[in-house]
Amino acid sequence: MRDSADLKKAGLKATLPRLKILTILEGAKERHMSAEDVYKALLDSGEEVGLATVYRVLTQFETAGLVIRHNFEGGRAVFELNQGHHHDHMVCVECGKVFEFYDPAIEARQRKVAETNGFVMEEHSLYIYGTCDGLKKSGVCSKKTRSSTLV
Amino acid sequence: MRDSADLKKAGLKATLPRLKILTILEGAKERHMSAEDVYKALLDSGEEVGLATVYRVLTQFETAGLVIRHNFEGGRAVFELNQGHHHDHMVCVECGKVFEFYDPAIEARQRKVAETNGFVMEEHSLYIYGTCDGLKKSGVCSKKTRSSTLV
DNA sequence: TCCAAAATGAGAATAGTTATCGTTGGCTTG
DNA sequence: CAAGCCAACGATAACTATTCTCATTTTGGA
Ligand SMILES: [Mn+2]
Ligand SMILES: [Mn+2]
Ligand SMILES: [Zn+2]
Ligand SMILES: [Zn+2]
Repeated sequence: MRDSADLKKAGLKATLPRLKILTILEGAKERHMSAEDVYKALLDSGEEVGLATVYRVLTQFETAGLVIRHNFEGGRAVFELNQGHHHDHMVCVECGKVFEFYDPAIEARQRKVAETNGFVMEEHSLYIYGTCDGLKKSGVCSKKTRSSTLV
Repeated sequence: MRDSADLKKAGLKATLPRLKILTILEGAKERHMSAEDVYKALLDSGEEVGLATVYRVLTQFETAGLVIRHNFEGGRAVFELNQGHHHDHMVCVECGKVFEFYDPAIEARQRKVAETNGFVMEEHSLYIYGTCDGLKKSGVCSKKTRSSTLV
């Protein structure tokens, strides 16, 4: 549970909008949310926060290491709370659900490839696009929200 | 060398703009070009092609499998001719140079991860961000254009 | 050569995001 | 706890990348 102490620690004033956005990110059913998603969730919960503030704060949170930004194909960024452990993503192009995974072998090979080429890796993004098991089983992806599965 | 025959094969009329864009992509020093890059290259070589046409044609080429589109971080798409063999990318965040690599072990593990989760993979994107050896050696990335190195 | 259909190019429109700037409010000081 | 400074906010303008619209031009085939 994040609170104003986490914001202070990150060098950010504990303002109402920031706390509200943090609360949304923590309580969301979908872990990976666009700025628009966060904004709508705020509206739905009766909070008054400007869209510009949502964008501004999400970027500040990213800089502070509180959230991670992803650029899945489609041209809109999504954000998720930094859970402290890196993971990669599979995105269903049919229903949009996002699955998480971590593969030590892939991580190791990436470091190897970078090293071999004299490249100093800072970060990486690995996105697998395809269709989830809901599609395979029943012909349509289930709407049931199983947004995150860390294997 | 691509020509009108390749366009016909792809179900596209061999129009002048399409041929010119193909020529630019083939002759470019940088293999990975944004739509704007292609547009400017056309202007530089004295060709009159509208920016809208560049975007339209690049998308058509992508659909036809003639080019591959990448979404590196930064919010602008880049394109490269489809060379027939898949590869992934390392992008230097300092000088912007793009390096290519292919790692069978990573490819295999990706398929494994997808399969294990009942996910039918259609495509994937793996981008490694960091600084290239030019920076490490001399303090600055060399401007020498070594845009592609398939390891 | 002639024509219908497809493609082009100029510019308007759109989506996502960032910048501007006057107002508000968190937080330290006295 | 009042005062005041400065960071943060919110409305909206601006921006960037990309797509759409539509009148005009080309292409490829008859
Ligand atoms: Mn995630
Ligand atoms: Mn490439
Ligand atoms: Zn699905
Ligand atoms: Zn570099």
